Amino acid sequence: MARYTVTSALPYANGPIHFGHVAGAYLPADIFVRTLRMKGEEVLFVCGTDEHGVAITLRAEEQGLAYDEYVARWRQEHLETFRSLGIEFDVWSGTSVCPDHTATAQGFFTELDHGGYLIRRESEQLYCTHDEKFLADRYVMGTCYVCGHEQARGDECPSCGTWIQPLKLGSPRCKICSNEPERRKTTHWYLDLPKLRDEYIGEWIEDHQWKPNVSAFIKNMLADVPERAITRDMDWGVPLPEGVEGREGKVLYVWFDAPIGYISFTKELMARRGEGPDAWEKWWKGDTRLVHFIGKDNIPFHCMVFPAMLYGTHQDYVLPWAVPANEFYNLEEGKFSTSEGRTIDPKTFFETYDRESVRWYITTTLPETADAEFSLSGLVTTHNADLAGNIGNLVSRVLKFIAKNYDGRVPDLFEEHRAEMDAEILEHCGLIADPAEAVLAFQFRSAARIVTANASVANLFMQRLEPWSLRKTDPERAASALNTLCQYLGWLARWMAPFLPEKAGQLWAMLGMQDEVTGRAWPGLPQAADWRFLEPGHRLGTPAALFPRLEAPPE
RNA sequence: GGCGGUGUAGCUCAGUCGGUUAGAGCACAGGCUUCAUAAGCCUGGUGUCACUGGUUCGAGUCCAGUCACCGCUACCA
Repeated sequence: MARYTVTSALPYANGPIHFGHVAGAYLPADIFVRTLRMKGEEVLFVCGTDEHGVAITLRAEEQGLAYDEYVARWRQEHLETFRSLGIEFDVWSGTSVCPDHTATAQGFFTELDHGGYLIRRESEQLYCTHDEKFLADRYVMGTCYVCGHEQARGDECPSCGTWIQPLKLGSPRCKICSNEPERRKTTHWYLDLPKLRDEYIGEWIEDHQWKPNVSAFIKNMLADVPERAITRDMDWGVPLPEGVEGREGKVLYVWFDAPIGYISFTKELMARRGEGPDAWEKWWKGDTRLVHFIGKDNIPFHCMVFPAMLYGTHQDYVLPWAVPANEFYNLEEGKFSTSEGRTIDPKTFFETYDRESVRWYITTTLPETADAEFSLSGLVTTHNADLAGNIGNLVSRVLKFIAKNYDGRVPDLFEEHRAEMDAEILEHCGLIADPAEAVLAFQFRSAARIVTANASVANLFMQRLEPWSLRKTDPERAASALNTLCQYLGWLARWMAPFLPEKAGQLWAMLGMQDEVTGRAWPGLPQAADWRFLEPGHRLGTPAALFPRLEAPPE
């Protein structure tokens, strides 16, 4: 038994979730968690929205909404998207509403400060007297000092690609009101990442086993670690702790407070469960395995910055045990992009396509080692090949045959056939593997292939035994063969459960089982000695097409 | 500009420590079967492993360079 705290990257409450996000951080995490649960491990699955930051305030203002209303809308919409995919977190919260978040985030600030990891520094920034705020780079426009382009943004010139320092822009303007901003001095706190690296985190990163795609990325990063500002001049966010000099008008920078949400959401859940004020600690301290599911854009934060924060508090937090970062998932030759409208809206999408098919297709194409691609035609062919042709048809051919000829009851197993039937299906019809082993190694594509390969074993068994012929020539052998197939379908349903929870449940019910398949223990590999669990004569459910075939998509 | 990734069969992709005739699924073709969802089973691959050069007994794999595509890039001077 081990204990796992599993997190999925907090989605930013500023736009819809698309399949790229789902493939990167949410679906694999859900499969991982479901597998661990069936294996009897203690698991907590944490997620919620990241709700602070200037991008949110500006979008909210554009739409004439209060900040809290605006983020609440996305918080709800994201949750519905996840539900529509069968992705189920233990806790779903948001950084602006979680009752424990402010204190937890402020605690990090205070503890890091006590540890000597914060640097206080004064700098000059552009301040808009009209809007009464300091302007983020992206909200300053002006003339590029390199090429003279007049519409240069405060972070980058769209004409020549130069990185812009906003203080150097010619005739700067505020993007909101077009007035000219003035220079003002302001004080910010910086996280001393070089110190944290040299003290411990650098060594920890070097020694840690990372996925290959993660490893390449962070090794280079270590050489040139910056001090990072962790505060900003604005009012939407976590205020600095009481008693900090110069805290007025400043909040924690959104990247700093967001990952702390994993911890504050844990606290919120434990409080809701009434488990006492320290119950959250077992998920963040001691021998818990912390697993962060993220897209590759989040690697620096989750492999270096957040671990450095956890360490720097000296509160005995565990550091990540694994960060199975995925690459990017593209939609038919172009990035999933909200701004360009290249997006599939899950709400309408699921009116046409079954969510389980989508889960399956995404799993079989996850960007585990390299960027990967989602296509409608791929979804349809994968559905028809793996789910309809292989698994669904297997269930159908076995259960309909039994419904028609055996009164819908598990046929008898004749003892003289037992050893032969066991050997035939468990050894001679192909290799049976345990998909959980691949899941625990974060190889989800491979795990899905194992499930279909295991189903193929039963298709081959049926082909070789030909119960439709045996029924006339040797009815007892036919019964034994079909009994064997029923047992095997029971294993298949459990193997399917983490990937296809709903369909696995339907198959489970077709086998006449009354309980939830997801509540069953993980089956592992069937052993001839004791793998048969259905009694002869057991009443089966009503067979139906688990995965109806799909027509090819238009064009 | 910096950093990272990708380039392998018609398509989507595997390929661990460099090691025999480079693999899988899909698609396609032929055959078998008829319980089943036009499903199942069997058989079928002469790929410049992007290009050039190098290291090596041996390179898809390691090194250098070139080309193409993609991603990230901090309010840090």
